[in-house]
Amino acid sequence: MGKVPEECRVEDALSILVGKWKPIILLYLLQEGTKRFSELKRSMPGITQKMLTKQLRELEEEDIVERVVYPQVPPKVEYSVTEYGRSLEPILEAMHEWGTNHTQHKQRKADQQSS
Amino acid sequence: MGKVPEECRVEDALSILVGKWKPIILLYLLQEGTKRFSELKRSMPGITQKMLTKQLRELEEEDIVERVVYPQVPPKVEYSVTEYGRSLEPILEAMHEWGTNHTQHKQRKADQQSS
DNA sequence: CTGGATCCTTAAGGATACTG
DNA sequence: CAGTATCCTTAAGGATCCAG
Repeated sequence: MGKVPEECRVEDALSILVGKWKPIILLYLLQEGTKRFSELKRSMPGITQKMLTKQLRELEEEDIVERVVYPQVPPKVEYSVTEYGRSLEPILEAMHEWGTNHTQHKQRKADQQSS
Repeated sequence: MGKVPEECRVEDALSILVGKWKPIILLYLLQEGTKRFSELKRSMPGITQKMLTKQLRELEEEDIVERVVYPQVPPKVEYSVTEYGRSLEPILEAMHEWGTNHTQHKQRKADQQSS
């Protein structure tokens, strides 16, 4: 009869992961460590500079990734996951695992339909 | 140097949780068990019938919630989390916990700025 | 090399009215 | 009671061009 829990903080975590490229960026940086902007871009076929910049800025805003600018010409900027940001890793892994299983689950379901 | 992992399934999990009301609906149903449409609606101030229907349909589509229609007048429809859907619970809880902590993290950060 | 500025398209979300 | 149908607004994402 009661209302939904007011203290639901799931969306706080969700909002940080949501963004077409954020999980990919995070997993990549977690795996590879520190990367330059151009390396990130090259590693993600399909992403535009604008989007990469935007997603990185948002992650930086939340203290998940760190941005280090080397004042030189041409510019050099490196990105890495912060110590704090690493606390997201278990969640990302859990979601990856769940997602993998879910793909199979849907496949099985689809197979049943056609039999 | 390599590309980003092609086998990233994080978004599969993400896409199921994304939706303004989905986490709330899921947590509520996980907590309360089976609920009628009207009970869900009443428990979520701010949601419209259209949105509630839509979010529930999408969750049903992914086999996360079950919809049972009682053929009577007036209509009665009950929703509950499927056995399979419960596999999302650990992830939701982890996100809730992380989100709670993140709120504090941001608060601390904001306090530092103003000092 | 990094990334800002502009313009455009699409999809999510919401307000409201209607129905078996 | 439990929806559908319609119309509208906004934000995310993307293409493209410019700049220190």
